Amino acid sequence: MALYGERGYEQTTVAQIAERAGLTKRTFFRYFADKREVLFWGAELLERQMVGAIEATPESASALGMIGAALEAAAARFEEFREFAVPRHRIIAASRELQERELIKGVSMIAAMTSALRARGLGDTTADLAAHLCVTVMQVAFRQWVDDPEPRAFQQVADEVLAQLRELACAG
Amino acid sequence: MALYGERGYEQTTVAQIAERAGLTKRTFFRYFADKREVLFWGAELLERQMVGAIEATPESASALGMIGAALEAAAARFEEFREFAVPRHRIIAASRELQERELIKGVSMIAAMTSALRARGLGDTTADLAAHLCVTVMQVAFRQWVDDPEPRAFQQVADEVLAQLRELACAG
DNA sequence: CATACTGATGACACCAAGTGACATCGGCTA
DNA sequence: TAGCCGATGTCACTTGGTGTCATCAGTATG
Repeated sequence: MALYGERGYEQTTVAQIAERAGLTKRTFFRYFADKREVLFWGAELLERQMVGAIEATPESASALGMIGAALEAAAARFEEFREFAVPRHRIIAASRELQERELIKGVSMIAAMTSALRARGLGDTTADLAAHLCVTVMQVAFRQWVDDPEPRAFQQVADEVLAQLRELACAG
Repeated sequence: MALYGERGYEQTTVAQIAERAGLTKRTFFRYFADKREVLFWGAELLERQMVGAIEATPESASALGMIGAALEAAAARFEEFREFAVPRHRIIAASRELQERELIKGVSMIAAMTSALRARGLGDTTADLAAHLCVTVMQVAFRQWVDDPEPRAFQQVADEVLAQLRELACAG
């Protein structure tokens, strides 16, 4: 991440990364499937925590309640790694290739949450939509959270975004 | 697309594509930024049509109304190219790399629609969310439409998905 | 008609991302 | 001590992608 920050993602070569780490290019590719993957280490963890939050929700919870629980889990993780998440986000935002990778991590999360939501009794389409909504709120809120000049709690931003989404969808 | 269909995306080399087209690898890369881009020719057109549909909407339209108009435009285009869209979708679904490219086209659409929606007076966050919602409905409906054993109108599928989304978001 | 210009293509060399195959080396166990 | 095993290095190779220059056809201009 240091190198990506210094020279930009596209300008840094895997050989340079390997060198700074005291390793070989070949070894790098044994740990990471490709050049981008370095920046997405903890991604499955976030996914698992959000899924876990859905599963841990009380029986009586509504679809929106489960989404809220998943967002709380995400908030906890983002706050925990705030100092790490912000520069990482800047690097990703500067490279189309990295954005692509981030997006596909998003669909992986959607798939995982969809299946968790179905297991909780939601219909196929409803589960899919709920998972999409959750990720949408997370992404929109995340961008606002990162760009916000004075720091706010992610949870609060996400709550506001979710409220606006409901207002939008329920109008008319 | 023929070659991608025959041997799969990863297995076909740009040299082979160029050869079948009677051209050179170099010439291929003068027309397409990279190997994936061949499959995403008309993408900006769909984007422009959806944006245009938003702009062409009556002054009195609600946010949901504008989303609906954009989805109608998408429906028209999908129906027009149904025979083309389905095998193309299968190819993309089989390759992670191609899915990544498709996803980033989606965020491009979101950005364009967001700005169109803001121009129509929506607030920043609301516009962003509405654009996200529109693309979500489009994607979910598209997958159902493609996978549906007996063919239905895309418009109908999209309407149902949108209705379910509203039901989901407005509950409680 | 000759010349010069231009846009599209080919030819070629080159870099960087990955991958496969094999060698090496260190620690651990029988 | 001998043998095994997992992690790493070495090297060669394929492929995506780019920069540079040559070529060539068509066209405008004198």
